[in-house]
Amino acid sequence: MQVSKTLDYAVRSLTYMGNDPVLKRSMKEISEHQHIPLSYLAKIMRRLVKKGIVRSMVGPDGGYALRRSPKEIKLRDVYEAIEGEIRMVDCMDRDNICVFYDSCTQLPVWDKVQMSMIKILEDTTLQDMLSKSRGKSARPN
Amino acid sequence: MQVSKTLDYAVRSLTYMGNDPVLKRSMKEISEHQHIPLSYLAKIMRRLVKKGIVRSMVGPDGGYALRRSPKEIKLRDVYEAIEGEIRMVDCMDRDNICVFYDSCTQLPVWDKVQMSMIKILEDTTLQDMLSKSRGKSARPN
DNA sequence: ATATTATGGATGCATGATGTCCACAATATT
DNA sequence: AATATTGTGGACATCATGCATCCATAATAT
Ligand code: SF4
Ligand code: SF4
Repeated sequence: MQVSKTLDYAVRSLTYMGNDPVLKRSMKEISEHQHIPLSYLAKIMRRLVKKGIVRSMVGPDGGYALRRSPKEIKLRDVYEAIEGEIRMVDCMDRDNICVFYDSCTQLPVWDKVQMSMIKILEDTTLQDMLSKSRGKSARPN
Repeated sequence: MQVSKTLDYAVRSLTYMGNDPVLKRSMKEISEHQHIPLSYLAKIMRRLVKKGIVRSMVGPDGGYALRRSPKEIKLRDVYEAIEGEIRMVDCMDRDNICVFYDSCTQLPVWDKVQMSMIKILEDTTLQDMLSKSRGKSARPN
């Protein structure tokens, strides 16, 4: 129940790019500025490209750029590009069919948590995470 | 970002016990009825005992029983007994101090998610997860 | 032609979740 | 007192996966 390092990397990279959406940034640049292992960043960028969140140019002076404006990039998109579909429990897919599924009493609760999380990620855009607009909520209990 | 199998086991065990709070149930019983590996269940029960959620009696006809009424057992308690403190990202504890912490723009979002999750787990009691009262929410998108 | 940059795939590594074993302590029953 | 039952504590085994590295190749600007 934690944000993976990989997702953290992805968001970091995107906010970095989002701060100057017009610029093109190379992996090397992103890697250095955001302290992300270069060769691992490559993997991450690949997923963002595949999901149409960024576009890539290969060759000298190549690099990455946002494909849409920060305002149109939902955090949910990023999450799903990295982690796949948001799913709090995996009792429904593939061969993971639990015997208790039909009468399960905790599933509704996790669904509730999941929906609440989806709503937040759906309502949060990259724009909301750029350097300018900061600090709405404080650390909770 | 998923509910661990261990937590699932814990909740299952507790709801099983909660359905007849007056009864005492042995590990063997719980293990068989809830399809949980016996020796692993032992580990799980230990954490629940330590956190004062259940009490244990050793010896013949021994077993476990809820220490409080189902209505007084919050899902949050269970979660924390198993997983430790709820923490969406671990950039603040120990040596995990991220260089970007002070100017981090995504932290507020995860905080928001975390608070929302805490609220739900705090408001949900074991009582809410017993066989009788079921099915409030359906599977989301 | 050359240098640069991204791509794709294979592979390695470390950590943590999950699961097992066993010797021992507690206690109810006889 | 002897015995059977049940939980306890610790060590250990196994497995999956997140994280990371390497390298050969393709694309392309100069
Ligand atoms: S018990 Fe409920 S939540 Fe857990 S795996 Fe089975 S169906 Fe899913
Ligand atoms: S970037 Fe922000 S969220 Fe990610 S580790 Fe650093 S402080 Fe935490």
